[in-house]
Amino acid sequence: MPTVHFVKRLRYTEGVAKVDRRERERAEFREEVLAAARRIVLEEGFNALTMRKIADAIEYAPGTIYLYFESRDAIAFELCRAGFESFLAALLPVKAIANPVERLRELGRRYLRFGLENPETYRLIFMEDPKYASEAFQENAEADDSPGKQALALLVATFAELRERKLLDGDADPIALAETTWAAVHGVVSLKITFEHHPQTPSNELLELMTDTLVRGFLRTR
Amino acid sequence: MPTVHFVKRLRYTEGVAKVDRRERERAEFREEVLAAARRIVLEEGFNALTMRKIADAIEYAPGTIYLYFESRDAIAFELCRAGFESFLAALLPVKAIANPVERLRELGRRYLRFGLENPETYRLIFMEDPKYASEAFQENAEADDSPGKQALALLVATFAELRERKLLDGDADPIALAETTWAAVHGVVSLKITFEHHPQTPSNELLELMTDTLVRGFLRTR
DNA sequence: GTCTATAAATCGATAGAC
DNA sequence: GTCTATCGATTTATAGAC
Repeated sequence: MPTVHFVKRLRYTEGVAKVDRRERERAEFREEVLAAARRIVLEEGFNALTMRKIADAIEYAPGTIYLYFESRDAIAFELCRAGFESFLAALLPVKAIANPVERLRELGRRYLRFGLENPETYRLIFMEDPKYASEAFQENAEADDSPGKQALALLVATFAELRERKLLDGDADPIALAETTWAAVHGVVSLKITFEHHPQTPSNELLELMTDTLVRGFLRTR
Repeated sequence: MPTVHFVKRLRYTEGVAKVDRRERERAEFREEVLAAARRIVLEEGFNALTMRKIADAIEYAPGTIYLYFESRDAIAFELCRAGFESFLAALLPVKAIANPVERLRELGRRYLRFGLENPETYRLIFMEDPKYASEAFQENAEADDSPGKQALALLVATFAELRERKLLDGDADPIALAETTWAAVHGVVSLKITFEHHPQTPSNELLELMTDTLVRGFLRTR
């Protein structure tokens, strides 16, 4: 009886290990596909993302990808989902900054840096047809813990803190102020991603000028 | 001799009239194509713009369109060219406003209105792959009288005027200030076009808050 | 698990009948 | 000037051999 029990446990453990290895290899293949997909979107745009190009890039047959992803749409969705996650990860460190004004400035800088370093991801989640992005953003769900919503909440919380400390001029809604700031920084990033020669002002200079101007406009004291 | 001369003139006049009518009908057909193309871009996005869909919409055979447009690219380019023209036309009336600050505010309002009323055109010229747009914008040419460049010049001139009147705080470049403003308003418009539920603040409120904040930040006096 | 082969659809653009 | 018919290429996705 104890022996049988032992054998059973051993087999069970082996089974788990085997499943683990398979899932790991499966995850590795999926990551290879996604990495290739990101390169293609970066170099040729989203509508050039085809199963065949991915297959060529990872040196597999087109059909093989369908064993790991249900469809092209599923790959696009996963790019968005992972995109929002790394976007949030790029912004989160600002939580360590105590001064809300300085936190605001650093949020802008990190936002810009993420957009310029990951233009393909940025375009996918913030500029393209929101068919895939809005689902990954959980735009329609009431849950507010999606990475996208957490990133926005970071900005709203900073303005709420500014208001609590009576630093804001006027009585504007923190959400409206956060969305204004978001739109302003998004404008800088998205123009740079779309156009090669405009704006001609370097992005970081443009962002600093934007942030300085907004902060001067928002705050009670100059 | 005079008769011959008369006949010649008559024939010549007839010929011109006939050519005129043909060119008019040709222009009408082209406009029908472009109108259908705009509807398709609006409803299904730019990469859903196909010759077959246009042909279905105007109830002609696909091949017929090739008698009026060289290719699909030629249609896309013409959409951009006409887009920049109507964009400039939407902004030009602000020249009548003497007060540069008020002109700035009205520029923002007209920019926003154009974007929301012509989202397909706005997306095409300012958000999509600039393959067609940059040519229509004459981004690379030194000529500065393209509609797109004229629109940008309108904004730069306003900031130059503000600087001349010593109304600006600091010594920022009019071009940098203009590009900052452009980016800010573009952020409001493009976010609204891309997302359905974000920003949740109504566009016109968001724009007024943005403009108020920027103006407060730009100007020497509160 | 990966391959080859292919179905089924859709695309841009052209040829030729009328 | 418009049509039908079609070429040739490309796509997603699947079926079946190995």
